[in-house]
Amino acid sequence: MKQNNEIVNKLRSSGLRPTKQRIKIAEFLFKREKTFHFTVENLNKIINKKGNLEKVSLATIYNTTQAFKKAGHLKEILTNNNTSYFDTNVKSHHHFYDDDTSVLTDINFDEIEFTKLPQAPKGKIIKGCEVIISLKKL
Amino acid sequence: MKQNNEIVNKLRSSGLRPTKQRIKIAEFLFKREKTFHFTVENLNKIINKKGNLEKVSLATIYNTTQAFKKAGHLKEILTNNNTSYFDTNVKSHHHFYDDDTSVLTDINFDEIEFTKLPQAPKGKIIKGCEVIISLKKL
DNA sequence: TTTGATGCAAATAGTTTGCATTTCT
DNA sequence: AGAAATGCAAACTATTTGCATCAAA
Repeated sequence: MKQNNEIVNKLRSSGLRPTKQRIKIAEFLFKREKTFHFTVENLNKIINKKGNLEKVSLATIYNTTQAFKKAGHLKEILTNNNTSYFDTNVKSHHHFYDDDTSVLTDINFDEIEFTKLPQAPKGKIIKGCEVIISLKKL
Repeated sequence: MKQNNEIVNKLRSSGLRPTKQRIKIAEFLFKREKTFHFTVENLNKIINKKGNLEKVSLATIYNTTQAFKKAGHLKEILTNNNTSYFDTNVKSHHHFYDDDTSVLTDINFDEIEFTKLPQAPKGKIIKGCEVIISLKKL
């Protein structure tokens, strides 16, 4: 296990053993300034790109995204195609979804403001509130 | 083809041939007061329930929901599981999504109000704007 | 009679699972 | 050593497709 303290600590502090594969994926996902949207297939292609020694199996990529999601390091995005999209920006925010290209874009939290929201049904509390603005070409 | 004028006209006026199967599905979906949320699997089970003569093939149920969606008679709902949900309420409205049970509930359009929304990126127009409020148990 | 819709089965896409092996602690 | 993670392939679920048959215009 390579000693990449920032990443290793992030994993450890969320109860995830810092394995070679998780470190590799976490480095790719979290060492960036801009937020990143991806599907498992995207991530797999990038992590296992041609000429890359040390491949990571697809099952592990699925396991890892799920583990990162549960640990709160990734957010799953709602769409209407049957593929899971993830977002490295876990802060509360919203999205544009381009119906023509299936591309997601962030909308900053403060670019949308509500003046009225309904109450949660009894026995439930509101966990999150997400706006998706779907786009089509002009 | 049975002469059910209301349904037949609805199909015809949206360019859909009123076939036996489409009429059967449309009657089930659209002759109701309350809005209805479903997956293709749900719909298939109901349309082809045991003891039902005149089964409709699953492929046709897929084709028909797609056709109804394109014709604007159904709306596809955003979720984070890999199954398409449809809604017979095509008016602009929002949803509660219960993370524990995967159950969707309508939120009336006027129960949510925005004071601020972003502009569409250039070359695009806003097609829709949907709010999903996710719930968890208290 | 021609165009579009249906039905079946096979194909595909995304995801999950079982289990033997390997790695971390 | 013991617990957890990995990798592979097989299984599974949702959806799509090809194509022959059939129904609507």
